[in-house]
Order: sequence, then structure tokens, then C-alpha cells
Amino acid sequence: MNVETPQKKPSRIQQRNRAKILDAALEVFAQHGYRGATLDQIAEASGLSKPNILYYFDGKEDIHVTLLGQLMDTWLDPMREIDPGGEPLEELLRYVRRKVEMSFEYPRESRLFANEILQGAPRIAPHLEADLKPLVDRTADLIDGWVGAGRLAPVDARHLIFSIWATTQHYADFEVQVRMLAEDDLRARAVAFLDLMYRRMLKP
Amino acid sequence: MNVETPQKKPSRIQQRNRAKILDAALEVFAQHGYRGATLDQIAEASGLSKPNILYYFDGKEDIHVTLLGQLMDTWLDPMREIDPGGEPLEELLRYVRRKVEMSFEYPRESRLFANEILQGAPRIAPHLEADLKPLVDRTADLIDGWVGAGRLAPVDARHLIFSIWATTQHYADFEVQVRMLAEDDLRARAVAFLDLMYRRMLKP
Amino acid sequence: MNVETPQKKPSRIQQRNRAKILDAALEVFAQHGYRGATLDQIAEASGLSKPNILYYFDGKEDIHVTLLGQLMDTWLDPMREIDPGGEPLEELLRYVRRKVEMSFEYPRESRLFANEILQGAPRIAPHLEADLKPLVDRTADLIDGWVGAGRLAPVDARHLIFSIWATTQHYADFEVQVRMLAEDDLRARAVAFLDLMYRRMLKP
Amino acid sequence: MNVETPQKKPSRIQQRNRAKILDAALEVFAQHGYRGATLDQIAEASGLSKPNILYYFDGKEDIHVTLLGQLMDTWLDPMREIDPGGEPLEELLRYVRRKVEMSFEYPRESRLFANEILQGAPRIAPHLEADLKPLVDRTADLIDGWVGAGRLAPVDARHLIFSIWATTQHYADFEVQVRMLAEDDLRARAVAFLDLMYRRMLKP
DNA sequence: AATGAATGAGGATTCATTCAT
DNA sequence: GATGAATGAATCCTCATTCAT
Repeated sequence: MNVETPQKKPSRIQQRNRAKILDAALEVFAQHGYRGATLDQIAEASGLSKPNILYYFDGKEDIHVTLLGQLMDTWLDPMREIDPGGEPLEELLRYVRRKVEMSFEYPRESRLFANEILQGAPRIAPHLEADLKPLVDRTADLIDGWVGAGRLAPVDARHLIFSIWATTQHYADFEVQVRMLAEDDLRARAVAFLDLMYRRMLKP
Repeated sequence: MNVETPQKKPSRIQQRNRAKILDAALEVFAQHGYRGATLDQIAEASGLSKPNILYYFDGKEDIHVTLLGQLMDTWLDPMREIDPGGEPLEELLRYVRRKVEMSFEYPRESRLFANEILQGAPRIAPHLEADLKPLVDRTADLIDGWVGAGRLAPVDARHLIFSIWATTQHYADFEVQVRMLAEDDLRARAVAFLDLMYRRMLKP
Repeated sequence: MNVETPQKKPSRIQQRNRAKILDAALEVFAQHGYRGATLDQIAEASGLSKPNILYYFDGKEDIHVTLLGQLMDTWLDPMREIDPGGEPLEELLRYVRRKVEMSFEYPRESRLFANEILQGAPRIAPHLEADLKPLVDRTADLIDGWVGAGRLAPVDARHLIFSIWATTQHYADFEVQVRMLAEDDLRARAVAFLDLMYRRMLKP
Repeated sequence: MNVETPQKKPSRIQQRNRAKILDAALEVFAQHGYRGATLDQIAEASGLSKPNILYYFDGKEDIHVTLLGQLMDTWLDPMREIDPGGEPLEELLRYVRRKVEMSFEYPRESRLFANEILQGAPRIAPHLEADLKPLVDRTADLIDGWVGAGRLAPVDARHLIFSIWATTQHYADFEVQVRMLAEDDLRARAVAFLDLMYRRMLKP
């Protein structure tokens, strides 16, 4: 009988162990990708035995899917928090800042996501369609409205979004390369640079 | 006796088969990553038998390393072609355009590279140190000089470079997501958007 | 997590299975040599599946090294038991007798050792240097002392040792040839012959 | 069409290439055993290509069998040359000396033979029955006769022969061990030791 | 809830041999 | 005679998963 069956609410120890597994799996999947990760590595990193991991999850893929599901929730939060009633430039710059800070705070999540998209999103495509697409459509409309009202410089809303994702997540996804090439104060300089770039780009 | 040993020039058939293998491997590695790729897939995609592939290459890793080596050569070309004697804004905008066009022309190469960096650059780190770092140092100095001369708006040269890489390669590396969310004319819009963004960003 | 790591004492079933594997491997390695032996043969002979064998040992080489390590321990015992305070001729004749009896009792161990030495001792050379050499040095000194004291006929101590090894192990290592050519009572005749030979050789 | 078919006498070049292959194969088989040896190694050592080797021999086994067949011829020569009409002690001591010198001159042949016997003589058993057994029977009878006539000390003839083989071939078959433990002048000391041992053993 | 033991399905690689010229 | 190219059959090993307790 699997823990997932929602008959009883998970006990304290169950919740803790699931969390330990997911944290370990996040580390391993983010570094090695889905195929490159092994249950042994996750078992090692989580401190649980391999069969015990399979007591909490139906298998490797279940862990991965669970991680991606959790990820989508928090991943989209910054975009959801763009306030349609706020000052357009400040709202978008705040979004950029939150995104870049997430890259430095949660690089593993970013890499997990990047890995999944790179492989063609085989396991997360439904989530994207269901959650991401409507949100992006809505946000693009919002930006278009702002632009139409002359409150932002004219810009292709969707490509603006892509560019924000690209530039912010880059610090997590290409971290080894960035760290090899960057100077000190990486994080502060990144935040400042992106604020500057999007300010010049978007100021009406 | 291995084919790699540079004793004799490779025959016609050798060159053709090595090319077939590398092309197939590029496809497979770009999609599945190093660990996720199998020789069976490469054999299937190349039309050669698995042992025959191992007749031309020393093993899976040899194929991968060969691909990465080839990649670095062409990957850095656009940056090498920035002309220190040119008009700064136009030189950089040309660089952006070449980069984004490479993402649309050679998305597999971009994804191969992204995969390698995501996993911590285990096989390409030496190349990065040897080839990429000096080139970036030089280019950053060049940009700093242009900024100092007032020919470009003030900007952090290294983070500018990162942002160009991020925004251009994003179209290849996150292609499935981009195609799910973008409207028609993806390529033309991407080129136009990036030209606009970096023009506003860099105009002195 | 590997069974070899000496964190916990091996369970009953582990000890039994490791013993089964080592016994099967002794048979197979002794007959076919390291390269000629296959895990399939060991699996077949031990009654375990191939992956299960690799659950208990890190690989083919680990099994082989374990066998050789065990072997050295017992293999040198007879020489260690030569009593410096005993009657020289009787001590050496007892050593010869123990060695020839080991060849008849443990022919597989002898052949395993012979195989390893024949191939140049690639895996046992360190053991030889560490364990065998000091013991032989000591024994040769002992014999030299006995000869010097007139208690043994003059003899080259090291070549005496070689000859004892050669003649006794021959019954195990060249068993098929010996059995083809010998008459009945092989073992008794072998013991008697060697006793006679070394008695005539060594009597002062 | 294979070269072995005795339609034409082999050309000069054929003889030379077969000799090169057999010499290389002797080296390789003696060191690695039958299963451990590869055609690639033989090709490398002989300077011929792998397909070319298979032009001269029907396969790996054919090379091995050919080597063993050649070996038997020369291997038994010393025993054949024991002169029934000679002085018994001197005849046998001469046999010992020739055997030990062969071990130093042709260690590869000795090891090839030892390998084959160790593995149970799968390919040479017929030769042993046909060639070796009659010769040993005859020699044992000869020795028995000499003993009966009081011209040699009483001794078990067959075990005497075994001991001569064992002690002399030991210097080739266990060479790495012997060289690790022996002092200088290995060969001279070996000859002297064996002469001494068998003289004491056999003097009537 | 947990784990030691076991395995079937791959997966990279080796190797004797064959093919084609 | 000779060789570059190719391959089927192993062979060692990995790994997600299952079994038994």
C-alpha cells in the first residue's frame, strides 16, 4: 500500500522522510539530470535506504514528477505577484529582482527546471500548458496594456518575459561558467546590472 | 590500432562515418545529456552498428569530448569577430544578432553545451579555462574601454556578456517552452527584440 | 553501500554467500586463470545470480584479490611453523611433508597461486614483497645457521626452498599430467619420495 | 583457401610470416594464457594485421595448437637423449642440467606448457598420451633397471622424473617469484644446486 | 516503517572472426 | 597476400525495482 493513497494524513515521520527524500533528490537531479541520477545517490544523500525510498515514492519518476510539481508552484509565484494596479516599471523591475534572487537562493530548483526543459519537457509539459501558459498570456496582456497606455516603452511582451527568465536563471543554470568568468560581488553586480538593463529598456 | 592515432590521414569512408556518428551523437547528447544518451541510440541514429561506432571512437566519452572540442571552436567565433576598431554599438549588436541566429541554426550545439555546463562542466572545464576565459577577459576589457571613452552607455561588461549569452541561447535551450508560449514569427521577433533591448541598453 | 565496508559484522547469510562465491571462484579461477574465468561461470558454480555476486563483491577483480589475500595467509603457515629450536633435518622434512599434503588437500589454491605467478603476479606482487620475502629471508638465514653449525649438509638455502616449493606444488599444478603418468598410491608415493630425497640431500 | 592445405610448399615469405606470428603468439600466450591472450596483442607483437594473421592460421586456437605441437617436439628431446648405455648417474645429471638450461633459455615455452597443463591440458592431452607417456614409461623402466642393477640409489623412477621437471621448470614458470627472492648468479646457483641435490639423491 | 538480499533489463566495451577490396 | 571496415557473441557491470522479513 502506498503512502500516496489519501486515506490517512501522513504522520510526522512520513512528512519528514518525504521531505528528506525530495531534498536529496533535488540535489541529485539538478546536478546529474534525470537519467544521470541514481536512486543510490538519492539514498546516500537522504540517509535512507533504497527500499525505504520506494516505500515513500512509487519510483524514480514519481520523485521527479513530485519535485517538478512542487517547483511549478513556487516558480511562478513572482510572476503572479506582479500587481496590475502597480506602477508598471517598478512592478517589472521588482519581478526581475525577485527572479534573480531566486536564482541565487534556489539554484538547484532552477537547474532541475532547466534540465527538464532541455530534454524536451517530457514530464512537465502538462504543467506548463496548464499553469504557465495562462499566466504568461495574462501577464503579456498586462504588459501590452501598459505599453498601449504609454506607461512602458514599446516592447514585445513575450520576448521581454523570455529575456527576464533567461538572464536571471542564467546565474543558476550556468553557475560554473559564470563563477569562472565573473569578478567579486557576483550577486550584487548581477542584481544591479539587470536593474539597469531593464530600466533603460522599459522606461517610457 | 585506433583510428584516432594521427598516423595516416583518414580515408573518405572514415571521414564520412565519423561525421555520421558525430551528427547522430550531437542529436542524442543534446536531447538526453551525457548519462541519458546510449550508444544504442547513437548507433540507431547514425545507421552504424554499435561495435562499428567503437571502431571509430574509443568510447562514449571520446565521442562526447570530440563533440565538445569541435563545438568550442565554432562557439566562440562570433565573439572573436567583434572588431575592436569598429563602431562599438554596432559591433555589439552584430554580436547579439550572430549569437541569436546561431541559436536558431544550431540549437543542438547550444543544448549540448548547456547540458555540459548544467552538470558542472565535468568534461569541458579545461577548454573553458583555456579558450573561453582569455577571450572573455579581452572582450570585457574592450567594452570597458569603449565605455570609458563614452562610446557606450556605462555597463558592467561581464554581466553584459552573460546577458547576451543567456538571452540568445535561451531560444535554443528552452525551445519547447518558448514555442509553447510565443506567437508566430518567433525568430524575427527574437532578433528584433534583442536588437531593441541592447540598443536601448547600450546607446551612449 | 558495499558489503565490504567493515561497518557491521556480516550476517549469517552474508557469510554463507560470500563463502559460496569464493569457493566457486576458487574453482573457476584455478582452472581458467583470471582472464579466462567469467562471472557467469562463478555464478553458475555458486548457485547465485550474477548481479547477486556483484552485490557481495565489487567486481571480478575484488573476488580474485580476496581469494589471493586469503590464500597468502594459509599458504605461508607451514614455513612459519618451522621451529628454529627443533632438530634441523626433522624440521625441514616436516615442512616438506606439510607442503606436499597441502598440494593434495588444496590443489585449487595451489593452482590459483601458480596461475597468478605465471602471469607475472600482477595482483599478488605486493603481498609477496610484504609477507613472503621477509619470511623467506628469515628461513634462509635459519638454514644457513644450521648448515654452518654442521647440523645439515651444505646447501644453498634459497634454492633448497625453491626446490621444495617446486616439487610439492607440482602434484597440484601439473595434476593432469602427473595422474596420466603415475602409478597407484600417488599421494603415498609422493610423500615417501620427497621424504627420501630431502633426507639424502640434507643429512649432515 | 587456407595455407595449411598441403598443395604447394610454402613460399619464403609465408614461412617468415608464420614464424613471426608464432613467435609473437608464444610471447603473448605464455604471459596471459590462452583466454587472456588476444589476437590484437599477437598482431601488435608480430607486426602483422589481424586479418593477415587469420590468413596464415585458421584462428586463435589454430595458432595455439600449432605452438603446442612444436613445443612437444623440442620439449621431450632432453629425455630422449638419455643414453641407456651411459653411466646412469651422469646420464641423469646431464638430463637435469639440460632441463634447467632450457628453463633459462626458453622460459616462454615452459610457461606456455605450464599454462596449458594448469588449465587441464584441454588442447595438449592427446599429444601427452601419444608422445609423452610412452617416453616416460620407457625412461622409468630404464631407471628401474639401473636401480635394480645397483647402479643408482633406490628411488621411485616416476616421482624422480616429476621432481626433475618440477625443480627445473620452476625457474621459468615462477620466474617473478624466484627473482624477487633469489640472490645474484641465479642461473649458476640453480645449476649447481640441482646437480648437488640429484647427485646426493642418486649416488648408489 | 524499514532494510538486507536479490534480480531482470539494460549498457559500455571487448574480441574472434568475416567481409570487401 | 594484405588490410580497412564491420559485426555477433560475449563479458563486466549498473540500476530501478522487487522480495522477504
